[in-house]
Formats: sequence, C-alpha cells, structure tokens
Amino acid sequence: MRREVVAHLPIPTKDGEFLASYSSAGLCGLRFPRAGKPGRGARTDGNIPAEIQRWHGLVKQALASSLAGQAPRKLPPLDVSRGTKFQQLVWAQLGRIGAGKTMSYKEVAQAIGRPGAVRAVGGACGANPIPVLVPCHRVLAANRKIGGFSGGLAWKRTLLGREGAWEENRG
DNA sequence: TAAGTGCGTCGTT
DNA sequence: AACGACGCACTTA
Repeated sequence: MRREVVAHLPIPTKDGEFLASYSSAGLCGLRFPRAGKPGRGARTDGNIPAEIQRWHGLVKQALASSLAGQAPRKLPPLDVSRGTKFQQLVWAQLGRIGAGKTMSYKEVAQAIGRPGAVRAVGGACGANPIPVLVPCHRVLAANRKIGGFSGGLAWKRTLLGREGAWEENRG
C-alpha cells in the first residue's frame, strides 16, 4: 500500500537546502538542493505531527553525518512503499553497504539473488527516492568507473570522496 | 591503454 | 515493445 505524503520539510546544510518528504509511515523522499532556488514549497505551518518532527530531527542529524562521510547514528523508518518489490530488494541491499565501501551493479545483482538483473539494478538505483541516506552512490560500474547518478555525477564523486572511497585522480 | 561498438539480459513503463 | 545509473567480448588507434 502506498501512503500519502504528509509533509515536506527543509533541511539546511552546508551544502545547501535539502528537502525531506514524509508519509505516515516514515521518510519517503529526499531531494538535493536545487541550484538557484532557495527555500520553497516546504510546508512549515506548524501542523506537523509530533512523530514526524521527531523523524525530521533524526534525518537532519543523519544527513549531516552522511555529508561528512560518516555513518548516520540513527535513521527514522523509511517508507519505500512506492517502490516495486524488486526495487525494495535493491534498496535494502544498498543499506548494507557501509560508508567508505562500494559495490558494483553486478555485485548488487548477485547479492539479491538476481545475477542476471544487472541492468535492472541500475534502474532501481536511479529510482531510489532517498539518495544519500539510502547510499545508491556507493554502487560503481564493474570496471571501477563511476557509473551514473540521477542527482548528478558531481554529487556522487563528492559523497564518495568524503567517505574516502573515491580518488579524484581518476574517473 | 583508452575509447568505441554490438549484443545479452531483465525489471519497468 | 522500448528503454536503461550494466557487463563483456572485441576492434581500433
């Protein structure tokens, strides 16, 4: 069942303002800062349920840690109900890749028991609604090249660089 | 080595 | 039926 989005809340960071989306089940989306667009659309009208405010506090801390290249202390529940079964399988696997570690699309495919679905894994990574916290940036091409990133390759290199998993030298 | 081409594969739309 | 955030074999330079 797909829950409705209940709130969109901004998260100011040294890298810009991210936007977090919540449903009654948990964090369901995270958007990168939009170049040129300062705070917008964020619903900050005070009618935010206490539970979501609590989750938001966790997300702010988790994002700060992640952007600093360190593993988040604690995450709120993640609502991935908008994803297909396959996508949820892939995203769950991404959550098992520790900070500073990487896997290839092929390795992820093997890890979830679908060794032939390599390309489909790429699609699922691209459909990840919660980048950074669900570390799709830690998936590289088999040849150790950068692969792709829906949020822009600059972000992928930055995130990996801060985790010490990418040398600016190559790629 | 580096870069380009073609094809197999499979989940999603 | 078409399209990928892929992987691999193979060809050129």
